[in-house]
Amino acid sequence: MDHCYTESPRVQHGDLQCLPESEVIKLTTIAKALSDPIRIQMIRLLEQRPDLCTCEFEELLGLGQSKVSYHLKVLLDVGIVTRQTYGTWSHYTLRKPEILDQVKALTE
Amino acid sequence: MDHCYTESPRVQHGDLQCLPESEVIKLTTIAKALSDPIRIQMIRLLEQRPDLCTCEFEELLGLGQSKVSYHLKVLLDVGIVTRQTYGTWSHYTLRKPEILDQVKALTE
DNA sequence: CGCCTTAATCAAAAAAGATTGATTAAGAAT
DNA sequence: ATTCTTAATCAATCTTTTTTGATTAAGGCG
Repeated sequence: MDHCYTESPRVQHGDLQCLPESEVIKLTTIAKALSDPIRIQMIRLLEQRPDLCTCEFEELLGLGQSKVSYHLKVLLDVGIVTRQTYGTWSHYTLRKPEILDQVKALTE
Repeated sequence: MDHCYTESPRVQHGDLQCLPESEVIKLTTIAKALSDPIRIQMIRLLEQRPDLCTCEFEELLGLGQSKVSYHLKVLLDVGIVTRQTYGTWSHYTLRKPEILDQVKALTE
C-alpha cells in the first residue's frame, strides 16, 4: 500500500491516488469509535441530554462502571465527546450534536 | 443519586430514549465496514475510477488476492459497493460516490 | 477434453477489541 | 485523619476481526 502514497511507476492506472496515511488514520479512527452498539447508544443519550455523568450512563444503559468508563474513553479519545470534571464527577458532552445524523446518512 | 445531575436538565431520565436494536445494528455495521485502512483506500480508488476489478486492487494496493477478496466482500455485504461479473472477472463500483466525503465530515 | 486464469471461500493462526473484577487516585464527608 | 464516593486504569480473559495459505469453482482457450 506504500507505493500508493508516493509517485511510483508501479501505479500504472493513470493518476490514481491513495489517501495519505494520516488521513486514513483519521477516518478509520472515528469509524472504529462509531462501530460499537454501546457507544452509539451513549451518543444517542447525549443527543437528548448533554452533560450526562458516568453514573448516569451506568444507570440508563444498565452497565458496570468499568465498561462505561472504557467506552466513554474511546469516545473521548477520538473527540466525539468532551469531559468536564466537577469534584469526583465526570460529565460528558457531545462535541457535535449532529454526529448521529451524519452516521445515519451513511446508510441511506 | 440526584447529586450528579445537571442543574437544568431539559429531559428527565424517564424520557430518554435509546435507539431500537435494528437501527443500532445498521449504524455499527456500516461504521465497522469503514473502520479499516485497506477498505478506505479501496473506496478512495473507486471514487477516482469506478469499475475496478479484483486484480487491479491487488496491483494498486500491493496486496494478495485473498486479502483483497475478503475486504471487497465486507464492502459488498454492507452495500458500499456493488459487483459486476464478466466471465471470470469481477468489477466493483461505489454505490454512493460521495461516501468518503461523508466520512470526512464526521471528523470535522 | 485438459490446462490456465480469475477470484471466491475455507480453516487455522494472529491481531485487535471488549469484558470483567480488582486496584488506584482524588475529592468529599464524617 | 479516616472513611466513603466517584470514576479512571490495570491485567487477565474472552470475543471478534484480520491475515495467511490452500482449496475450490467457473470461464476461456489450446
